[in-house]
Amino acid sequence: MLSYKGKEYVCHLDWGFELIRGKWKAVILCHLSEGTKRFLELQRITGSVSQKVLNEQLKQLEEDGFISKTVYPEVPPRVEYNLTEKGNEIVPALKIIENWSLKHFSTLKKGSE
Amino acid sequence: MLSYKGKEYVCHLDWGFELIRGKWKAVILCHLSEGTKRFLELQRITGSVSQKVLNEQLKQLEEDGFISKTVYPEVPPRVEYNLTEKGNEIVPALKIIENWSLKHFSTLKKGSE
DNA sequence: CAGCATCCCCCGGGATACTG
DNA sequence: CAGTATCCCGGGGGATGCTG
Repeated sequence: MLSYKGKEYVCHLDWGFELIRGKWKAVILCHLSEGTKRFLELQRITGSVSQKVLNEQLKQLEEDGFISKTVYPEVPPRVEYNLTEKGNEIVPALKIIENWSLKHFSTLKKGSE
Repeated sequence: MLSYKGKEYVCHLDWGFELIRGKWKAVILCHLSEGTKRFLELQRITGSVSQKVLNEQLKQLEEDGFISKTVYPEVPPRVEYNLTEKGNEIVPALKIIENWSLKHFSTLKKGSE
């Protein structure tokens, strides 16, 4: 049994998975693995999620050490997001899921109609 | 843009990740990768989740082709769950996350206190 | 032992509007 | 352009009790 930020987890997988379970986190991480992205770019990628939601997801990813944030003191403001080393280490898992999806989407889609 | 079961997804990863985003799905899949498990065993593993919740997760995993269910017409009843081939293909991703967690838990835990 | 049926609560996620 | 502050809703997730 593990505890983290006041919550309990039955095993390490339970805990680690929780960190990236947010609706947009996997997608964000995956796209950041291709390089730096600005806030607005991420918003486009996620299909126009509201700023509030996107910021929540980004803040949590930052807190949990997956990404880093750079603020440039310019006008208009510019903010860039990058994967950290820790964040980068989890990308392979997402790539596997992505490939799995590419492979099985059409089959599952048909079966569900 | 993909659609599945009446919902929209921005990319394949978004869709595939959604299938395993349930609170207990990753843990279930991971443990099934070690072999057949009965309902009660899974319940123990997940730290006594209610039957309702566990059943929901299992039913969804079954619908989405990750696991198969075998009911033995005995008394008392016996039900066994197994990974399917599709399910097995996604396990490596979970193992990566698990290893990531093992590696980084203590560090992150400290940073959060 | 497995799995329904109920009832319920919380909060993740979303929509909108306002600032620097 | 990025990031607050509100308000709000749905449903995922949980607790409990009854059956074959």
